[in-house]
Amino acid sequence: MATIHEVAREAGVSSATVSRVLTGSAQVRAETKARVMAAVERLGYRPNLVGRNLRKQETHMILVFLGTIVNSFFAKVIKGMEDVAEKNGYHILICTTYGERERELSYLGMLVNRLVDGALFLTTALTAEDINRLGESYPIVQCNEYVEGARVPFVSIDNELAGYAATRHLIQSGRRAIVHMTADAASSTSAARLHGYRRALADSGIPFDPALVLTGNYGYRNASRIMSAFLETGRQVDGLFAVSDRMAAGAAAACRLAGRRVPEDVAVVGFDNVDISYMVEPAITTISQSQYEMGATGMGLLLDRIAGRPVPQSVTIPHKLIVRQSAP
Amino acid sequence: MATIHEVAREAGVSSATVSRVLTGSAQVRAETKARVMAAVERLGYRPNLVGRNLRKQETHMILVFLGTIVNSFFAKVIKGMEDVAEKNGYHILICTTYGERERELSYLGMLVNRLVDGALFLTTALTAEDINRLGESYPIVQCNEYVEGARVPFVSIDNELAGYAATRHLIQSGRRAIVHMTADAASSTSAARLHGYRRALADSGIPFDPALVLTGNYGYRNASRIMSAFLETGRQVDGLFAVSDRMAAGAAAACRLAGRRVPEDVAVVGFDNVDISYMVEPAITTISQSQYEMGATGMGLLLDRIAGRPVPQSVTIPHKLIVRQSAP
DNA sequence: CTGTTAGCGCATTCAT
DNA sequence: ATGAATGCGCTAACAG
Repeated sequence: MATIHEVAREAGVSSATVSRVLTGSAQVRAETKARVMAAVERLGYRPNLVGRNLRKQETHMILVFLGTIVNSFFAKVIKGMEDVAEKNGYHILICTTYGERERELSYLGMLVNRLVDGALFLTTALTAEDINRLGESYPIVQCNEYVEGARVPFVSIDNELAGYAATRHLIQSGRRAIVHMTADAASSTSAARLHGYRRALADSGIPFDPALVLTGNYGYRNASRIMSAFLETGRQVDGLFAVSDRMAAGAAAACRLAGRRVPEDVAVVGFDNVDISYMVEPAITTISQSQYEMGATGMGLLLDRIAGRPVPQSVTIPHKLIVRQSAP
Repeated sequence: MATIHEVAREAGVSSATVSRVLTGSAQVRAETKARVMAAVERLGYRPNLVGRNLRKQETHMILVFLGTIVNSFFAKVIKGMEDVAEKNGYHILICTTYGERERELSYLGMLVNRLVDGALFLTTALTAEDINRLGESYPIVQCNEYVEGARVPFVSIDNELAGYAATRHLIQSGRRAIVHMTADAASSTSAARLHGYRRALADSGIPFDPALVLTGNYGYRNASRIMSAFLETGRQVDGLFAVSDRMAAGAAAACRLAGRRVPEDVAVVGFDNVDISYMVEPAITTISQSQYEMGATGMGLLLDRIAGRPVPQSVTIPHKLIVRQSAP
């Protein structure tokens, strides 16, 4: 592998001149430049970015923390991140953490060890303390989820309002006994959606019944099992709002299995508008977020932070209700 | 940020000694080691891996090329890769290429520029020529998909045999007019499955009808549209084998929309055993691959190659038929 | 416009 | 067992 010095020798110039030609960091006479380029070509030279990174004390790489690839919700978020990163000469590096704090800390070593210039959290098992400690020394931004008490910028939709809208939609179609399927109490998004659910009930004079709040883990099968168990208790239910489309789909399947028609007997609203929401029968009414925009905005905040530009504490992006057959 | 020299000064030793303690590359007196560790602790020292990488001419990072995160099939493959990588002190870096050759070439710069030690392709838009040129200079392994004519190691299931098994299953339940939904003719997996389909037909004396081979793009909606169009032609069909579960689900939905019962009128077999295969109604009979094993094996091959150990040209891993309601 | 010099942070000779 | 010196490949500061 050729080095910059070999190119310099081949072109009859100094390595500094080669560097100037390649980075465009200074004016070089056209004729010299041509000689250098010819030498680069002849030797098939490619700069060693590790050397450059060491010298410049930056890597132009961004670490993205993802819980798991299974969730297609994040695909578009990441696309948004990538596009913005790319446009600014950065590459992203996705790491999957499976919700394990240890794994996250291991990958964070890359930040601490200067292998990446910043980190973007989509989900995290870190505590606010962890994040604040790191956030003081390194550029960090949270996307979608957000850890209570963490003082690093974040971008998300207004989950409380979205939860309100979802519940309100059910109420307006005449539902009164509305089950809420939530997940992980530590999740900021779930917590906010639950608040929205409660506020919508309150606004319509429907008393809140804790027994109607079912807690699962975002998964299809899990939701299905939980809903079946709930139905067996014989409790009243004519509506359901779940914090994920997978849960909504699982719960709807459980309803049908128990002989309840969807949406006639139980109307179902999900969240995220992922592909399964229209692949199941009936298609799921859901809340759509602009995932691309969320990712793009998050990356924008991070790059601003890296460049030392001022960054807002949080950015809220829009969402909307998508009405399908499961809750017309 | 403390450097190794500051630690050395703090501990009253040379930087070489600090390096020895930290890397364990040579014996150091216990007492000296303790002094160094104490200094590391006091200063909160973390080695700059960029410096180390430059010095050692390796980064212990592996680039994984993924078409898109949307496909949950790859989630477990990647988990397998990660576990093996981690066990050997490597990190993986996932990049999404969206099937764009330009994007791939851009990311391959990281390989050429020594930012990563090797690359693992899950899908690629590169030509065999591209791959062979790179494969001569850099460690590359293909996983799942494989480019015809590429002389780099690859790991996959026996797709021809799997296609045969899927089709055979339909034939054994009495189906004779079996549609095959395939995708991307350039895909090695699709091509092999088509071969398996044809061989199964031949073995049962069913003539091959090119009109029964429908080409889509792996997607649900696309498959649904294609199948609807096919049904409108009024052609006979009592079985369907698709190269992805999403296509199978989409085609099944189209059948029901057209008043055909699944599996009574049309039995459906998919491929990959991804989550949607059991989330739709009826659940899809499919071919299951050990994705984890595929990823783990692929990473194993790559690390062997990097370490200069001998590597087989290809590894075939097992698959099996999962029978569900769509084709009992 | 170009060359010389220096140093990013580290691991590895070669001495001792 | 330890220190001094060297260089991985590159860019930036300073001369000229």
